[in-house]
Amino acid sequence: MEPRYDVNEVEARIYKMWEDAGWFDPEKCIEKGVTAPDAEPFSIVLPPPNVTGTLHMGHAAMLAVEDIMVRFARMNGKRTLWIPGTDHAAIATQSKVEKDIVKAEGKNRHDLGREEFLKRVRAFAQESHDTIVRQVKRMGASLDWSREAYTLDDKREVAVRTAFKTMYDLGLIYRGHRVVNWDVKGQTTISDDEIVYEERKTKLYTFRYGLLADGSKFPIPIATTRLETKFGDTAVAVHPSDERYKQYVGKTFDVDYCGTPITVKVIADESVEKDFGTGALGVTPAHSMIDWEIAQRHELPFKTIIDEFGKMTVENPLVHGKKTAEARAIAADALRAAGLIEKEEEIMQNVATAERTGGIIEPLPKLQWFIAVNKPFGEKQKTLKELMKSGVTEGGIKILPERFERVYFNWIDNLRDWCISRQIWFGHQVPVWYCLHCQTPQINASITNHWYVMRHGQTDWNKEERYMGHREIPINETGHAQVVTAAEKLSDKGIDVIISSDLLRCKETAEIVGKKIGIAPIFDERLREIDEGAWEGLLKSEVIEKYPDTWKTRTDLDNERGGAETWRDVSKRVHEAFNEYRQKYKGKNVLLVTHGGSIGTLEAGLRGFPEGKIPPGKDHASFMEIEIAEDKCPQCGHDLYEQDPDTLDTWFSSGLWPFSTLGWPKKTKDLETYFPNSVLETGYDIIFFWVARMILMSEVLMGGIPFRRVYLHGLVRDDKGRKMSKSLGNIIDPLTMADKYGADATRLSLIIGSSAGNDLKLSEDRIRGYRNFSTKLWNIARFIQMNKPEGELGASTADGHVYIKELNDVKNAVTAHIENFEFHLAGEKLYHYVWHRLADEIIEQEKTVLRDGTPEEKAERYALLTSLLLGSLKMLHPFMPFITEEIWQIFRPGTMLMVERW
RNA sequence: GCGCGAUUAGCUCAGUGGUAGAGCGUCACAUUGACAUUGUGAAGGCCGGAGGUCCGAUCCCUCCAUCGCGCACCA
Repeated sequence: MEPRYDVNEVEARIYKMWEDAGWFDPEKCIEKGVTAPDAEPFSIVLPPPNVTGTLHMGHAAMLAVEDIMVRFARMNGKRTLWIPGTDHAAIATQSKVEKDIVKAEGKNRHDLGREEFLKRVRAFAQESHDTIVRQVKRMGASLDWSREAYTLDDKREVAVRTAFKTMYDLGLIYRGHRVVNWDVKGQTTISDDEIVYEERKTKLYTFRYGLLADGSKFPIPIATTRLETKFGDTAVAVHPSDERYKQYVGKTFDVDYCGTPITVKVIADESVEKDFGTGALGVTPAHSMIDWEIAQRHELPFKTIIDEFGKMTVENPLVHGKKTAEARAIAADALRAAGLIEKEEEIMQNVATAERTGGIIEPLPKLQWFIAVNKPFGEKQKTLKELMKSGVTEGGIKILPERFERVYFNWIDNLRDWCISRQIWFGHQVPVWYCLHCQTPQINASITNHWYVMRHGQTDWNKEERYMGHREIPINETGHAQVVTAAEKLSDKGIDVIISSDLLRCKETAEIVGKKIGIAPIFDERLREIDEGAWEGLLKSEVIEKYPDTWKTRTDLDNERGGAETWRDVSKRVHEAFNEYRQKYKGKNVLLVTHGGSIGTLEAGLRGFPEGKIPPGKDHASFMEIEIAEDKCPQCGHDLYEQDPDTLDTWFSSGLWPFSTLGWPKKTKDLETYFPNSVLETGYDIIFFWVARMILMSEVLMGGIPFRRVYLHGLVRDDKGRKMSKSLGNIIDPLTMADKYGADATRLSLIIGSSAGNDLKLSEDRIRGYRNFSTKLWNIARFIQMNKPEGELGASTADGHVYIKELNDVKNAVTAHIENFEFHLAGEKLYHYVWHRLADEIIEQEKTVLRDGTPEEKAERYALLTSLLLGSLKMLHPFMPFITEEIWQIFRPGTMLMVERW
């Protein structure tokens, strides 16, 4: 044996050896006779690391714990499956990549466009994935890579769509107009759990509305921190038993708020606290979750006065278009001037901010997709909340440590409907298609082919704002560049046919795209722009001057415009062409290149707009996508659709993980064998995000629990108990540690001294300590090896020896500890036994015999010590897989410790 | 406001109804030994505070303090 244990050489070699042997795959183990075909299954899924970067110590701790369970199960003859995977982590990944791009190129995602931006995100995710996989292997995790999954791969896409459809059909997923958490900075909705509250100082104002009738004051003073939202008040709520205000309950008042007339009804609601503020609450249903709920109970109207950008939309000259903070100050001044403010006090307030972007959360009413958690469904007529609870109370899920069951129940009690749609680009697109004509949603529409309707590139006349009908104007340099960019985007759409207007600007556009994708365009004069007649070539200003009357009504269908053609004429020929080609190229992907006006009339018709209404104009070289479905819309009989542009909350797909990784919705052998999972091991910080959602999804889609046991580990902190973070500079990188001290030592440092649900303080010193243990173990083996007698060995007489009995006691204790999820105790016990008993005492004591004994005595002691060593290696293997396997290879070549029986 | 966790040696943490243990650190001695370091030994703790239950409490109960965390509220 080498005098020195070379960590890096050994660990790389050994992992490859395991992988090549195929024993990470339980089916191969059965094939090779290592596992009995009817053995009890043990299954666990890896909590998929986000593809946002690299592995950290938390991951390493998770891998260590899970690998112990998995290796222990495997060595105990169980049919053991541990599935690896990664998580696309929608918002997290998207914002990480966008931040990087902004920093490097000064562009945001809108500058790049959806397609190009997604391409970048995917490239980043791929790179990140590769790194993570390498790192996971470096830690020695015995995962079955043949079953690797990704929350955004094709198989999981099928799972997501099936889940969505099933839940929609059950009435659990609905589209609703409700107040959501709107992240102004990130421009998306987020769920309640993605909010972090920041404590800030703010002013609590007590004010009164002015009565509209006589300018006197509203009888009830109201306290608020958000004066700017009071434009949206539709009620004042007081506690039902509040004597002060009882006389007003049920009455409606027309009042003035900073110059805006509003109507408020005084209502009584239990949720109002008599002792807070004035005991009266101005109800702003559109901009507060709580107020929205009150409004629902009392059937109050709501008035939206803030938009997606956090700006005021209320028609009040003082604040219109202003940001909320500004509007608040303005309202305060106005009220003060009117003598309507009664009190101003400084208070501490929790401000809702978005976890990922740090932006302020503005509650806004929006049309979004939700999962109903309080709606009874299915045969049992139970709600999701009830099922999530019963999974733990009766369903057999045990959470360790137990105290987290309480935390879990508490969370369920406070759970609101889960908003699952996000306005970001990276993720599973909502599998809903809206009928272009009547907007009726269809889930998982079977789309057969696509049409892309594209506008030509810019011409000089466009630039000069000159009316351009049938005149042959070429596209200019800008237009050319626009078309080239568009052609790039269109090149991977599988376009079969290109049809274009025969006017030069479209012709050129179609030819550039056609060249890029290798298709010769077809030209059709019916797709031309409107014939502008007398308007042709005139500047917009000239038309306004010369034809003021027709210009005013220029979008009317029957407006004569330049005297040549009306929009009704255009609409007729464009639709005629469209319908004809639809028949002719059934099932083909078609690109239609045409003009702004033609697109407008076509789109207005397809969308079933009322006469005169026109869709917003399209940019040069931009294209709209129309999807054609196999089934006609049940509502209106049309078959043109467009998909919901939103994506799903990343936790929707991770919620399916325990069964989507096993092949669901297909009825696979894996699903049958390995579901429900034996254990779910993860950090306690994602019990709500993930654990709860997996239980939810499984209860609905699998009709039962997703796993039997939940083991929650703590957070890894630095030696002072702080979170590890880049800004603190206290990150201990698991890979650096593995290279320096070995993955084995790193693993052990994460196991010993940490128990379920408790945070672990880690320092490099600790890891070094366990490296010393590795060295010790190596030298124990080396010493025994050095004392190997010459020639044939006699039969071992070790059995029954007091040392062996002692080893068995250790084994029993260690086994019990592992079975009870007390990995730290097992590890400590082994550490102590190997170093302080085996090395310090037993070996020391036998040294004299090994030096001075008869050959028989020497052989006997050698056999005894070898038994002790190999027994220790087995027990240590789940904790320190590399070094134990390496030593085993020296003593028992041709066999593999990884699949030895425990 | 509700709830949870922690408080044990200088540091990091185990632990048990019968008046305490590990690792690291410190000190002394030994050792070129199988040991890129190891061995032997030592010092060091009224087990956060106050009550209670018990023959006996670090452990069980109650209250308090400090630190940390979660949830809710936040007009």
